Amino acid sequence: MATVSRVVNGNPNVKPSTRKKVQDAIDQLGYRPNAVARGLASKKTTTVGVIVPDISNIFFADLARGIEDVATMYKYNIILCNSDQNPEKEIHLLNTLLGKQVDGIIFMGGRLHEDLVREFKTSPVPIVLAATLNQDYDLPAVNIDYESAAHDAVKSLIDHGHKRIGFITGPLEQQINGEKKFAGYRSALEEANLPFDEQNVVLGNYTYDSGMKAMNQLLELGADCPRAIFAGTDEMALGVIHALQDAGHQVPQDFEVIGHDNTRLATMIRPKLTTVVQPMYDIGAVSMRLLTKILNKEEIETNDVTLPHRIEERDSTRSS
Amino acid sequence: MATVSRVVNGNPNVKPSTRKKVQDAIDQLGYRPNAVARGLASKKTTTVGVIVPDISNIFFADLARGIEDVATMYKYNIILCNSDQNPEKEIHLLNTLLGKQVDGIIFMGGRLHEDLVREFKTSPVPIVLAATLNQDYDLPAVNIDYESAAHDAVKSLIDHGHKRIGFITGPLEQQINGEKKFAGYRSALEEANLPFDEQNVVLGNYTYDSGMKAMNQLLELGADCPRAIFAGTDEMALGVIHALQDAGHQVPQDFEVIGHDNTRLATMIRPKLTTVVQPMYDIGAVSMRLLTKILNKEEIETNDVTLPHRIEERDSTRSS
DNA sequence: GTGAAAGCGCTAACAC
DNA sequence: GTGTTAGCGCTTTCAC
Repeated sequence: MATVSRVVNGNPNVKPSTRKKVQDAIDQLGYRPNAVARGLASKKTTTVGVIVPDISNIFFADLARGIEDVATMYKYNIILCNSDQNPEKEIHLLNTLLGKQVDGIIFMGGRLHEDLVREFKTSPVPIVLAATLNQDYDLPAVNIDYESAAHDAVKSLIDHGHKRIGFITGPLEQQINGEKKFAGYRSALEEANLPFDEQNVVLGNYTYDSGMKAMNQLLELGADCPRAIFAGTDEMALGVIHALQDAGHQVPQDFEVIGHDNTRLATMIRPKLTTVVQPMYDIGAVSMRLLTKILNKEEIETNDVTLPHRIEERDSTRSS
Repeated sequence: MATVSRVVNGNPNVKPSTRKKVQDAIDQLGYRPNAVARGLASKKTTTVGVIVPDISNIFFADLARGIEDVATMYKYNIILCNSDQNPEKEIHLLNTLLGKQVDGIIFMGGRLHEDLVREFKTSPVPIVLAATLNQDYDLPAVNIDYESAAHDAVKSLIDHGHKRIGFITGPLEQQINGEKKFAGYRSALEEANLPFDEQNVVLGNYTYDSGMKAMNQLLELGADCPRAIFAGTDEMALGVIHALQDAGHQVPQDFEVIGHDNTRLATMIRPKLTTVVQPMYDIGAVSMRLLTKILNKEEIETNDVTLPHRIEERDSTRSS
């Protein structure tokens, strides 16, 4: 019994000859270790929970792939849950994952409700946030610098001579929009001594349709309509471009637009979309790697890692 | 001990007053049942495995969402694995899932290698195939009728007066392309007494770029180039349309194109894409529902369900 | 209606 | 190097 356990687990304290005998028996009988029993005895399940708003969203799907790839690399499996950003569901999922004795959790979400943070703090297993802001709480997390990314995007538009910059963003309650990206937008304007005008910022909900709608709203400003648009996601940026084209405008000649995320969509439109690249796959991969480090009690430089971003210039902006 | 188990599991054989006492204690202590121990004792984990080629592919992400939603409905969790269609990896994943004592498995893949089928046949838990062809093996599966879908698409093009129809497809080794869609393509031609011409079918690999490339190859046929294209996936269809537009052609005036799947991409292009709708989300949902039926030993009409398809007419084809 | 006890298939001391 | 043993935290008979 114990010896079998040893060979199954690669414990070196087994004589090669017995190891071989055991291995042969295993092969012959088609024996397959029961991971549940193993989990009960060892208190490790080699399974981690992943909570994601919506896996059918291309953005999170990419992230999930990054997570899964490094999970596989470290012999973990993933229990994948969709939260739809619903706070109760988030808490419920967290609890069922903990009940299933996952070794750790990776969480993605728009807004960290404080009840959730409380649960996170008392979790018996480590939790890392992926592409999810952390604010004052000191939870492990991996992100890019959204404020600086937005700043860069807006600045590049300003550098092209624009005085009015449209900003089409997701819900402002989400810190990433309401604080980070918005702050980057404003600071770029300030830096260039440009006035902030509320009518230039329009809310969307991340979707293509909301991007179109937002652009059409901007278009109603007539002569005051900004001729340069920063959209909070690529998908909204596509909507913006099509709204513009449908109205008979040329991109980038009449209007410039810049997106955010660099999803695969960015190259599937004409003109191809200039966009801020947020490395989703990498964020997922790094999050999972960070989690494995915590689980293995490896040395960790910092709990809060910031990945680099950059702007990928394509054809929806005029070349600098 | 046993009584606690009874109240946790909602067993009716408990006096209401004791039930309440137990419940109070549970709440007070923050007791959370250990699903691993429960799984070991009951031989049920309320977890199902999902093997998917690549979750970052919009197509599978949608399917996965359908699966997860009905899984949640029936109180199951999902262990999600990416196979990259690699036969060894598929077998390996199957085995680790079985080791983790999942209650069932949902499998998606392009080609069912016979080693895999053998493993499926001897699996201790039920396996259902989602959007994955079954051929002679009699495994539970849910699909649409790909042959008839392709037939309908090509026929609609023929009805618009085209004599030469381009077919841009994924790898022919995959039964869905090489047998089903291809057969539909040919039968539609035959039905209209149109000759089959090998040069009109071009292979892609499902991606946007491969769609562009395939269309450019077709364009080299010059006067012989088909003016109506059926693309095996929406993403390739987008590539086709852009290749056409880049070459100065008008869609649908000069060329008509029709896609397959009706992913969200279809409405994110100008002209909007006419496409065969394959209800990915539904296929996922129905697969999972089928699995729950098997697990609950419910009455099942048929193991091999075929969901309906239809053509969504948009602007990349001329209106009939 | 409730408790006692066996046992699910492993791991982890601990002896030898 | 290998075997023995005691759990891991539950469910499930089986008595009472």
